Amino acid sequence: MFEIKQVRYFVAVAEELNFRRAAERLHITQPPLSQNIKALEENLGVTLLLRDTHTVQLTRAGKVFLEEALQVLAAVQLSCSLARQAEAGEAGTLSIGYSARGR
Amino acid sequence: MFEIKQVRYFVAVAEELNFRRAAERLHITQPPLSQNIKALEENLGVTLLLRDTHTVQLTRAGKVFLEEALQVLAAVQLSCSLARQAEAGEAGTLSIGYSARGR
DNA sequence: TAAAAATACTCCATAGGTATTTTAT
DNA sequence: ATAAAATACCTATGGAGTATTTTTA
Repeated sequence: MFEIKQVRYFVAVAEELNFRRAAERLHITQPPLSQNIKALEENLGVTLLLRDTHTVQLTRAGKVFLEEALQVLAAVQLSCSLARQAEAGEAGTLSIGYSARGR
Repeated sequence: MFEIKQVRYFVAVAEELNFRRAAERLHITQPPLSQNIKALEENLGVTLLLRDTHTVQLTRAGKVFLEEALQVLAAVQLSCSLARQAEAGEAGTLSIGYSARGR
């Protein structure tokens, strides 16, 4: 199974459509980024990006996966927030955020 | 940030309420499982489980996180399925599953 | 020939395993 | 004395980095 890190890496590339810039944004170098994207694609058994030395573009599956990837990251964020909130407000639900859900 | 692997590990422990059995179910040994749960808790800054040598129980935050963890895993699964479906049915949407969403 | 991604290679950090200790019943 | 989780320690794999190659525009 893929890892959350790879989902973040993919989102960066999908948004930048450029490995070098995406790597900068992620504060890593380009080779490990390429490797992670490749590993993600192999893991899924799906081609997400078409690399043509001077252009990177999303495949149809890549576009679909991008949407879902954002949902995964949102779910991860929500899980953190709610767990922290639950521990903090042990006494009861306070005046904070919630909702967040229901797509 | 935590990793999906750790979320799976946590779900196993939360469901078994026993590290050794959870480790077996995950096909790993108990020490790395303990380490991963500890790392997850440190990462979140939240205590998810109360260990009392003979009993493991979920804290309130742990219960909340368990629900969210299952949502994260579901989102991950969905992302895989939809990406594969998109690549397979390049031509159009076929006779397969979908729905899955809307909690 | 310039710019981008892929590949090769190296090194260190981390992950998991085995063995052991601690704790409580 | 038993059963469970934590800790210590070791090894091996994997991750990211640097350097280089490949490709095409």
